[in-house]
Amino acid sequence: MDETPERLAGKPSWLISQLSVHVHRLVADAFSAEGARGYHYRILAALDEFGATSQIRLAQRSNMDRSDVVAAINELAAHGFVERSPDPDDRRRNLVSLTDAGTQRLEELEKVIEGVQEDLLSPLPQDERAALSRLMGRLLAHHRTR
Amino acid sequence: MDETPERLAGKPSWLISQLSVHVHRLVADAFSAEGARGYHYRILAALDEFGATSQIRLAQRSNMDRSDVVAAINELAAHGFVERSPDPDDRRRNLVSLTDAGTQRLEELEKVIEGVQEDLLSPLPQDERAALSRLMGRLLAHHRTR
DNA sequence: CGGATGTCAGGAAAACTGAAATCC
DNA sequence: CGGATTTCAGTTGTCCTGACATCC
Repeated sequence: MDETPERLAGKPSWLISQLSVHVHRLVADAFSAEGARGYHYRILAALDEFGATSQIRLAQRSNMDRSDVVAAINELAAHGFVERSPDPDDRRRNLVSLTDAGTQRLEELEKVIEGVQEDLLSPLPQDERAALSRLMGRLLAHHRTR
Repeated sequence: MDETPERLAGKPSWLISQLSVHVHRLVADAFSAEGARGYHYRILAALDEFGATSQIRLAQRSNMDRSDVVAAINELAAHGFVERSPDPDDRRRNLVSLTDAGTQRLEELEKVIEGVQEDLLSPLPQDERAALSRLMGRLLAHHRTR
């Protein structure tokens, strides 16, 4: 396997984009082995964390496009993981809620994610994993609130 | 804008995948404003760092699929940024080399990347940027050499 | 022959755009 | 009316698979 170019290795943007290729591979493989996609996990996690809500709020919370939420909800609803019901307070909206089967599905997918995390972070000791999480969390918090 | 879920915030895999969404957006926007794609940058950077080589080695070095290298090289060659010539030692191979225009193009794209990096890392002070780079570099080094 | 290389066709998932329909 | 929400149709760039022809 080829080395990482020295001149590029010091550039965090390059590192992140290279790392994200690996992360994408690990996550996509793990999810597809479960018959799932990243969009499914993101929606289930957002529903579990924030509770039932409209699709547009769901899109914001899961960092997805509205139109992609539609398709993902269709797939999740076909498996009985979520339910779509009209919002009595605003008939433009659908209230999307997590079913018991959906909660169980989320637990499965979280195990998948934790497996990927373990594999990904295996070269780092615990304290450095925590440091990495903290730094990334700060970046994410900064760039999400805009 | 919505908050990051507490229960998920401590999971590095979730952080990385969320961060990579932002990184992907920043990089894709910046490149497309220059009429370029990530594949172009990766190939030019690999050529500049390692020198002229075959397409299959180029694929390994830029972490791409060899079939995607074909299309990207076609596009780069159409703009005169790279040249394809038959390898005299092995007629199966093409030797791909960087032209002067390609070197100049790479410099433009590196400025783009540095702008993205600056934007991305703006919430962190210098010492923490270095710490983040070091941690990610170790992860990348571990996962590339497999 | 097996194996490596380049090329082509195409699929899957993610991210996005534009427009229509419906309701506030 | 303008604006918000859902839905649909379609595009782009990335990553990947399978197949084929050519050459070592």
